[in-house]
Amino acid sequence: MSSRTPRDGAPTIRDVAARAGVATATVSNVLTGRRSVGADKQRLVLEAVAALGYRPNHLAASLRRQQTRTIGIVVPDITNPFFTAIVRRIEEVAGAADYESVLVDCNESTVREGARLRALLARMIDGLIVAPTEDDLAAHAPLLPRLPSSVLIDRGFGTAGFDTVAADNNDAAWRGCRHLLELGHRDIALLASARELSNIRDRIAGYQRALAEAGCGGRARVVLGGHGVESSRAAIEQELRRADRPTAVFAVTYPATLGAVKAIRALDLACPDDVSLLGFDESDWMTVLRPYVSTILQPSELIADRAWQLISARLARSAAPFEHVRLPCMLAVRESTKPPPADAAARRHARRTEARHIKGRMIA
Amino acid sequence: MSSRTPRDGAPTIRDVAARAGVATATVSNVLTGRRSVGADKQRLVLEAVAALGYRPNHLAASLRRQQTRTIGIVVPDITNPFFTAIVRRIEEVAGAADYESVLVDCNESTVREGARLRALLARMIDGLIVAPTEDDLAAHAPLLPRLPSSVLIDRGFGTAGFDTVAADNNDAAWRGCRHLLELGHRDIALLASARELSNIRDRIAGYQRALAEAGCGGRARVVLGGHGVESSRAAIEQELRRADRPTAVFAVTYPATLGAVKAIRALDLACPDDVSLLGFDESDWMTVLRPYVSTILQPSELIADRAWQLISARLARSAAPFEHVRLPCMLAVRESTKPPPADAAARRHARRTEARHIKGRMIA
DNA sequence: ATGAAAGCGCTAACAT
DNA sequence: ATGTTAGCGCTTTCAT
Repeated sequence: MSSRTPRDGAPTIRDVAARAGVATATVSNVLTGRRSVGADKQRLVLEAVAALGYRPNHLAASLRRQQTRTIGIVVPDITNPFFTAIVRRIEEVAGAADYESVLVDCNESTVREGARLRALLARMIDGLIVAPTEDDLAAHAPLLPRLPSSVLIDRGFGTAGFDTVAADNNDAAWRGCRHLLELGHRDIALLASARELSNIRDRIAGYQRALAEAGCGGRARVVLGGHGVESSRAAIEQELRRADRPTAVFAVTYPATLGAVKAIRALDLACPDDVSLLGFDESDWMTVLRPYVSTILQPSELIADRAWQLISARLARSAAPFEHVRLPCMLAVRESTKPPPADAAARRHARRTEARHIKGRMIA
Repeated sequence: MSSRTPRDGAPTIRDVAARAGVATATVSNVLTGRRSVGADKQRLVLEAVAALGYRPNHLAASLRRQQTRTIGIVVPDITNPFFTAIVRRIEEVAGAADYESVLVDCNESTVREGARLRALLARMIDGLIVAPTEDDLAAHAPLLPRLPSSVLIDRGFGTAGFDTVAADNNDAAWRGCRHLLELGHRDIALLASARELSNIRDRIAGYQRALAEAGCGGRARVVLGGHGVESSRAAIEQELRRADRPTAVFAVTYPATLGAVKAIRALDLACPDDVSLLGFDESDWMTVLRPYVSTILQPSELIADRAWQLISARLARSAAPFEHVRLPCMLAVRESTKPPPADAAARRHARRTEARHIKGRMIA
């Protein structure tokens, strides 16, 4: 039953036409509704379709019309709930407009991204929504001139020749950092993935801006942990092992957030008593974590909606100038961000002074 | 740059043939390597391809050859790491065999599944790996006769006319339940999704079998929480609110596991002191949960490998009898399963006896 | 309103 | 080894 060639012996439009006693064009017109057909023939065609169980071959139609009514959605990591949310939403709205979407997961590998992008293009998709693994699309240079209408999301913000949509990362990081500063933190480590991504650069910049405004410009501590949970954990764990460890960690990606939680657990630090944690993005699991992790929420639905809106316009052959859309994030203050344990530097200073004191006395 | 019709003005095989001064067939033969071509022409063709930046149109080739070298992977919930792991693995091994895979997420909706399945079929995929939303494929009856070679994973085990691959769910649940029984639990609630799925039915059966073998056949408590985290939470929370609440919860799906954790948290029960928890599948977040959740691990990689292996054979036109493959799970005992607080029933009984005693004395 | 026929870009069968 | 040609199943002129 299932070891058959695909569509083997499946009826074609000619079979339908023959059975209905009409021309293939008429069948096509009935089915697509592009031209009006007499009620009688209409009925005949529909009957034949039903009798034969005819299903149009979308491949053939696509080849003829030079469009597939399909968009590609390319994300670097399907495991990241931020991307999952976006993908689900795009599929929903695209589906409502009768566009099929094919999802491609690159596993944060630019090589894989290139390979799957090529496969996508060879299949003649009409549009592309992509969160590129790298900001700079140079790695895919040979593909670029053949790319269909594309919008870049999350990463590569502002790239010329594309509509781009992203969270307002600079502002989000600024607000996150402000929140920690207002709680009294001065030693705030930023755990990010890699400086090469525009979204990460923006987050770093927002963090530094907040620090500078608070007169702590020199105290920025940017820790780069890569895209993985484990590499992030290792990076921040090292930072937390230092004598002058930060009193707060601001993890600015989803895997970094989990990595930071792991590091704090591994070192058996109390959160938020020993160290505060502010994360980025959200997992359902956070709600059962104690403390419930404070985090930055990106407007994933809005990003998806806007991305579809833009691609949709291009599919309709709009020649409007390229847009670059920033959408605001939300800061969700929960339980993992509290004032620092008492100013750590002051405490160290006090201890040192006391030591000198004792020493002095002993000498005296 | 990006507002162009897909492949607009892209060179075709005829352009290449013209430029190289050869026949289109020769170009095709050079590129596909299906027939040998003289070294000179070969060079000419390759040069023309490079000069023009020619990329074959896979759509046209697919139409002509009546095969797309594409398989569909259909899963009910891309958010579930069990499926994510399978998808990633299949894409990897299929890619190695030069098959593209298109991923479809149904969000546990049979309607959506039908719609996207139809879209997939119209695009003439060569094979299908599907974890169906419903065990009984009757909902898709009209599609069935036109399905390409398909293998069912996770659900619909043993369905005639398909190769099927699944974890040994009965055994897994049996072992999980045994583990709890050995710890001394007698009141074990099973939190499952829905009885309509073969995998769930198997898990329920395994649980009941273990109970029966331990002479507790009458104490089975099966709680159905649906596919969502919230619905699962609500269902098990109600059970945990009862005076005779279970001393252990065995959640047998991924969302049920999270739901159970949530319920335990919500009721402020201590785990494993008040109630033990055994889960199914795994999330990276579990490692940072206290207690670290004991769980059943499905062999997702093996399932993926086996599924590809089977579909791969069918693609090669094997007519071997359909196989039904069960793969063993692993029980990972961590921190959330401990002996019960002291036998609850005994305690209740003791209290009641004492009360009667007092009462009696007062009367006396 | 309907039919006949050309052709989307490729591959395979048939020539040579 | 290479060229010629006939389609794959549709849509879309161009007739009528």
